[in-house]
Amino acid sequence: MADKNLQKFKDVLRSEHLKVTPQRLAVFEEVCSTDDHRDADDIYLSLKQREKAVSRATVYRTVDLLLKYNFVSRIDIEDGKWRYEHWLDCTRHDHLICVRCGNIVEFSDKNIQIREKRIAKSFDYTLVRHVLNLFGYCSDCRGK
Amino acid sequence: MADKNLQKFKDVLRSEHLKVTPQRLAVFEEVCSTDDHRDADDIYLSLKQREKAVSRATVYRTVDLLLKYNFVSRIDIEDGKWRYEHWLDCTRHDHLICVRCGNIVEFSDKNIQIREKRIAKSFDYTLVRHVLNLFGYCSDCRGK
DNA sequence: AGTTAAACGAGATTCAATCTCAATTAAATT
DNA sequence: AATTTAATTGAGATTGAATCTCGTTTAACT
Ligand SMILES: [Mn+2]
Ligand SMILES: [Mn+2]
Ligand SMILES: [Zn+2]
Ligand SMILES: [Zn+2]
Repeated sequence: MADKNLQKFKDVLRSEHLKVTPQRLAVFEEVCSTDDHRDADDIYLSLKQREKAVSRATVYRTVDLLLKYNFVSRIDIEDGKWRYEHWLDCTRHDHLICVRCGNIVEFSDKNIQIREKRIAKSFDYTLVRHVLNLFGYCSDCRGK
Repeated sequence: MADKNLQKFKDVLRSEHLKVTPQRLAVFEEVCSTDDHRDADDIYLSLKQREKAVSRATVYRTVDLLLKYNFVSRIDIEDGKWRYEHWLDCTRHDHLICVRCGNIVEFSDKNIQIREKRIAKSFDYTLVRHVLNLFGYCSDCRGK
C-alpha cells in the first residue's frame, strides 16, 4: 500500500530525471505516515525527532515536488501556512475547520462540484481547481 | 450612497469610542472608490498617489477595522496577500479567478450555500464563514 | 484652552517561504 | 570500480506581507 506508492514516487522521480535521494524518500514517507494536515515545519520537526533530519529547505522543496506530481494536496486554512496531506487514495474532498480548536473534518459533495462546473461554464472559464473551506465551531467548542 | 455609508462608518467609530480621523476616512473612501479586490499595499499606493498619504501601518490597521465592522470583505486568492473589497451593497458572493491574468468574476449560488449549511449540520458544526474560490482560465487566457 | 487617552508614522520585528552557493552525492559513463 | 557530471543538499541569508514598538501627535471631552 504505502510501499506501492513509494515505488510510484521513485518511478516518477526517475522518469523526470530527478534523483532518488534519502531526503526525498524520508519526506514522502513522513507525509504518508498520518492523515493529518500538517505544515512544512511540522513535517520538518517530526523527521528531526525521528532522527531522520532533513533541512527545512529540502522539506519545502520536496513538498513542492510532491504537490507538483500529485502525491499530496495542499490546503490553506488562512493562518498563513500551507498544510499538506497525502493523496494516497485520491479521494477529492473539502474541509470543515473549527475556528477555535483547528479540528478539521473532511467532506465531499458531488452536487456542489456539479454546480461549480456550471458556474465556471456560464462565465466561460475553464475550471482547473477549486477551494471550498467551511469555517465554524465544532461541537466541543460551541459553548466556548 | 457612498456618503450614507461614510456616515455609517463615522457612526460606528463614535459608538465604539474610536476616533474619527482623516486617515481612517481616507482609507474608507479609497476602499469604496472601486469595485476591485485590492491588497493593503495597493490601497496604500493609491492614497499616496492621490496626495492623501497614510502610513502602511495605518492602512493595515484600518482595513482590519473595516473588516471587523463589516464594511469590507477579505479574500485570499492564495498568492500570500489579503485582498479587500468594499461591502456597500452587502451582496454575499464568491469568486472565480483566472489563474493566468488574475481577473476576478463574482457569483452567488444559493443552492451551494444551502448544501454547505446541511454539511456543517451533519458534522455538528456551527457554520460562521465559508470560502469558495474557483480557479480557472478565463476566455482570454484559455489559448495561452 | 487644557487634559487625556487613542491613533499615528517610521522603522524594527516576525515568520513562512524562497533563494544562494559551496559542498556533497546520485547516477550515468567510461 | 573509478571517473565524470549535473542535480541535490544544508546553512544561513533574503524576501515580503503583516504586525509590533514607541515616541509624537491629535481627536474629543471638559
Ligand atoms: Mn483533507
Ligand atoms: Mn468580490
Ligand atoms: Zn473545535
Ligand atoms: Zn485570464
